[in-house]
Amino acid sequence: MINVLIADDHQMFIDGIRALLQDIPGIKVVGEACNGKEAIIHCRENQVDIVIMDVNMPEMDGVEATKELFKTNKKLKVLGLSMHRDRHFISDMLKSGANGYILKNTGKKDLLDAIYSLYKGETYVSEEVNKILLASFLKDSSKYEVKERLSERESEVLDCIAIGLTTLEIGEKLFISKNTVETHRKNLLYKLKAKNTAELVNNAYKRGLIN
Amino acid sequence: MINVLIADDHQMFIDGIRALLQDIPGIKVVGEACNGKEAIIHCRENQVDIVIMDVNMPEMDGVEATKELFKTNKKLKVLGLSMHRDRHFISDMLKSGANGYILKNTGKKDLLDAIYSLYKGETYVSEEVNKILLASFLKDSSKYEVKERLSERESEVLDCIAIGLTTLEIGEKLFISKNTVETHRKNLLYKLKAKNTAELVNNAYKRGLIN
DNA sequence: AATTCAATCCCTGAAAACAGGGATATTGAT
DNA sequence: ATCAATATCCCTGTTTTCAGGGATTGAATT
Repeated sequence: MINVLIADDHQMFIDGIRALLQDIPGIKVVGEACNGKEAIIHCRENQVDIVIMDVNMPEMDGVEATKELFKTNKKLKVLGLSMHRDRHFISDMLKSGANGYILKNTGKKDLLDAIYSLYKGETYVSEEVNKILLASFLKDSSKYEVKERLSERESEVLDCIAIGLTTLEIGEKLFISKNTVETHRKNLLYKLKAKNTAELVNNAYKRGLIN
Repeated sequence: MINVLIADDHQMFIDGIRALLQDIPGIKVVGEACNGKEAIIHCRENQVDIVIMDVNMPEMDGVEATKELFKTNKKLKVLGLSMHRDRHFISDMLKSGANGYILKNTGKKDLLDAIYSLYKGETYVSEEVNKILLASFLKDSSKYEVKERLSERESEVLDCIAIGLTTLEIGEKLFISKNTVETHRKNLLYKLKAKNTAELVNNAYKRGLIN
């Protein structure tokens, strides 16, 4: 019996996957979580083999939760899951130790294939995910793939930029000089490879850095 | 027997809802669609009572599809559905004729309640949706709720802004003067109530105007 | 002990965006 | 026929962003 935990912030999605797996012999949904923290607590207290982990969640996202989970439980398998086909989700998740990755726009079959593969100890990524990863390799290799994660402060500044505050206003709000905000803005543009604030917000959304 | 069509661009979500409704006596999932156009075609060719319609879809979104559906079939019921709790999705959808609305982060129970209510000819919005609508009423009433839909050209300009193009670059790309682009940008800022491009992109995302 | 990272602060000049006017042509609806 | 909406174009002056340097501090890691 494969014990599965579903971690996603959309209850209806959880209910759906639950119903879908319900009829599959050999698989049992032993719990659910609506954010990363809940998932970790659940995995500590119960016997879980595979976590189906959404990347974008409030409180603690899938990437952080996965890192945390592997610190204590090496045998656990994590299947990454996201809506958007952005390569950063995928690579972040796999780098954090996830054993597989599928997109929400793939169907039931891929999900089951992934679960069985992971349980056997294999790595599984769906065909589409494979294409995305391959394309990303061919394009710019790994030399630019380091500066990605934002610091606490940078995230705050990013949020302020997104709601339309100017550099000066952000400084006032966060009690720092506008020059400091400028520096953070500069680093954000660099890290998210954006030419200006508009693209910055756009890229932030695509990578799930906002909401 | 209630004949249900599911329209969502995420196959896994469709599969999940399908599995969830499968066990419910009196409800039958008679088809699925991954965008608005497919949904319309399906409703023409088959007997459908209720369409579970995601708001954000490629090709043709839920709002347009709903309008189109009611032109030919008055008896049809449409249940709007979205991830984000933005009031614009909800009001746009209900104005287009949708008979109900629920969020994806509500569970199985709300979905079933909604389906049964709609089938009886009632309108259904989940408790959370109700709160959002109420709060929106209390805040600014309907006086600002007119200038919302973007023109074809404005959408094009918006997309260009989001990918980081400057006014001049957009003008060159669309073969129009930079002054014209300025005007469109101005109108976009007004329509989306944004103070600058960063907030513009942010609001556009929240209202599903991008992707 | 040395190093890296995050956070803070500072400056200048060029480029872009924003606010605010104003104007014309076309189309589709009333 | 008139009106509203859309798309097009133009100008000026101010504000903000962006690119490009620079620097210091403290905390955590090696």
